[in-house]
Amino acid sequence: MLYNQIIKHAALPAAERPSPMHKKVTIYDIAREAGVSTATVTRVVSGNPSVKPATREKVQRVIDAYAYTPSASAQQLERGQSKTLAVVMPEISNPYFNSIFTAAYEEAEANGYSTWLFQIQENKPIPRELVDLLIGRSMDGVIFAGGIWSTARSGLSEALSRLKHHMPVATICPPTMQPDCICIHSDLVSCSRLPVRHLHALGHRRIAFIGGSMHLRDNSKRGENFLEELRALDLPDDPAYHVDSGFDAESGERAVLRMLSGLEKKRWPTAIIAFNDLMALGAIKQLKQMGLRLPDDMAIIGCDNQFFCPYTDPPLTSVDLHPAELAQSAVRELLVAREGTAKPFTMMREATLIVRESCGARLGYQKRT
Amino acid sequence: MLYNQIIKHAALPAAERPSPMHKKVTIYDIAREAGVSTATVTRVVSGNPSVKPATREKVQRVIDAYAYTPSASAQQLERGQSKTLAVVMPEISNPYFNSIFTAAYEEAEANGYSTWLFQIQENKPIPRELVDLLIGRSMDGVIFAGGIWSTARSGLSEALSRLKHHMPVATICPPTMQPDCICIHSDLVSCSRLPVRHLHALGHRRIAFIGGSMHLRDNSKRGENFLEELRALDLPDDPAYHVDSGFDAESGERAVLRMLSGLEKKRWPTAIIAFNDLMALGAIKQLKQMGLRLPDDMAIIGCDNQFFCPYTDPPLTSVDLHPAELAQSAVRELLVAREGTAKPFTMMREATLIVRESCGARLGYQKRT
DNA sequence: TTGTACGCGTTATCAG
DNA sequence: CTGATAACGCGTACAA
Repeated sequence: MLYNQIIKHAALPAAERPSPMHKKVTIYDIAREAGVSTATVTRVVSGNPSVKPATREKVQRVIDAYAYTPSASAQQLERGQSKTLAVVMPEISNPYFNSIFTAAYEEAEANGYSTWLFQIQENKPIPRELVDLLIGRSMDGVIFAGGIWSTARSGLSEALSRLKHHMPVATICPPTMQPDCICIHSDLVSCSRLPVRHLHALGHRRIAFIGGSMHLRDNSKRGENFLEELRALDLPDDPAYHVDSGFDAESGERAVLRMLSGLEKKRWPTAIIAFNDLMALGAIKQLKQMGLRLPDDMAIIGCDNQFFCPYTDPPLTSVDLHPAELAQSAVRELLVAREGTAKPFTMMREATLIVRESCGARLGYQKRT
Repeated sequence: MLYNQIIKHAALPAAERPSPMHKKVTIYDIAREAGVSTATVTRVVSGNPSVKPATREKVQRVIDAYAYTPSASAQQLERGQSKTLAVVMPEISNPYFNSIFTAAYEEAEANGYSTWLFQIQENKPIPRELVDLLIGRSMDGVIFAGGIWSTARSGLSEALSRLKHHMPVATICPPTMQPDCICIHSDLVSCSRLPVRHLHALGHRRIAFIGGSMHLRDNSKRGENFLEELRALDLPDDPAYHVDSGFDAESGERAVLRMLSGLEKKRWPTAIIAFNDLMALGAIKQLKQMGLRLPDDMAIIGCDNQFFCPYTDPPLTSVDLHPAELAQSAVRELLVAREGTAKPFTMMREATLIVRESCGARLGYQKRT
């Protein structure tokens, strides 16, 4: 167990034990101590100009002396808003979602709002307790990111509509139905088209796609778009070139192994598009292990343009979905929606292909057809 | 600009515009509608057994019909606690801090607490507004992670002591002074010792250290420990083998370039210890670019045991600081401290070396001395 | 320029 | 078993 390996010991002599939790100092304490009314204290705190300078100074002195901080709970109760935005998403440890959160946090902060993160499980219904929490803590807006529109999320529209009675809602995820909330997402068509066209232009004809999971709607959508793109270019859409699996590096390894070991060598694809960079990472490892040279024997493209892409060997070409921009827009729209009628709308951002060496493009490489 | 590349359009006909924000439904509404007192509603909500089943059911029906959710602000005001823990750290995008946060989040959730993340700048004073926020929102405890004890953090003890009047405080960071709060950290000695001894055992004699920054105290501490370890082993502690720099992959590239280009080839180290895995990532790239073979011409060890370590080429040996365990302990101790006198103490966790191929150990490689 | 008094939504105490 | 009612800490009319 953990504690076996930990050295733990008291750090202070008993005499220096920390002070007991103070009773909270309230606006009444300040008022009494400064010999004014609570209203005046409020005026001083909020910078109301109609306070005699002498009084102001006197009160301020007491405030400082007592290190008085107004209770946010009481303020919220009074004002009915919390100056806080909620961000709901799976796994903050996933770099894609991390970018979204970080950007939302920064944009909110720049506007004087706090951001509160709630993590939920992908592909499960929105927990009722979460909705209660968001409403109960009077969030001023909420952003859902990730597979929010997944068919597996039963009771989704109930949850959303309940939420919408209390705060503006934004989703960062391609909507399945006509959404009646702010709805921001990247263009999944360009996300598939870009890498396929790039590979095609480089001379590749047998292109495979690994990753994602049919259970999550916008993931399978990615797969569909990929197939459509192949057909549009008259390329073979062999089902053997489309391997479903998870989202992490290990899934990438397994997917490659499964796909290639099931195919005679002459039918092997010459290029692989991975659902995300993590999978590409695993794929690269597996491919090398199988003795393939990259990009000569196999080209590979990832997705998310993560920080490690320039550091794989070879550096990984990747699709950038611009998660930070999506999040920034979401926060802005939420803030606008707060004042005035919320107008539901959809916003779509094109993807961008970041070309590095994993397809040989930089090397002037051209696959012979 | 962003909006140029975005397609934005209204999604719904005017008639289906979302319902206006409802006036909040309160406990009074429920009481009135159910023909009982607010006290009874509270009893039903909190599951108080002393309610006649018939009454309970009647009230519950109204609650469901109105989708009533108690206001957390009001509850907090009444109870004086928020069932929320704050986590204060730099950059959630840094995987090390990410692990800490994620583990804290999970442990808190398992105990019925919410977790609220606040990001602050490394090496800057704790903002007064942050302290106000934590106190104002009546957090039930706070965890500081990262270079919290850095000398550059002016006003630190004032901030901490003010905080300690209101809630238990835990830090995940080696303390510089006698701390009077819960204080949990990894053992920076083992963190330096492990990789140095490992390399020494493999026959390496010229070992270099890259990364960190003298401005951040526990970073420079890492450097010092490294030097001490070298001396203990009678290895050369050439200052040229100790390059200060940043924390990211690019810094790793630069550090390697700077160090090696300043040294005649025969004085080159045979192994490099990087401040963290990110730097190791950059170092690997730079080393390869300079034509070195890894691990034959240069061994390398990182720190943090990040997810990508198994996927570098060669797989990266790394020191695991067990951030998740630290965070878990911090949350537990905080929760204990809440009920009863907070007893300040220090807890230290040994580091662990995760051996992969980047030093050749797995290959039975032994450097000739 | 300042003070009084009420409401915000809950819970808890105390009677009944 | 149930109902008044008093806090909780603050902001804000309304008065003075």
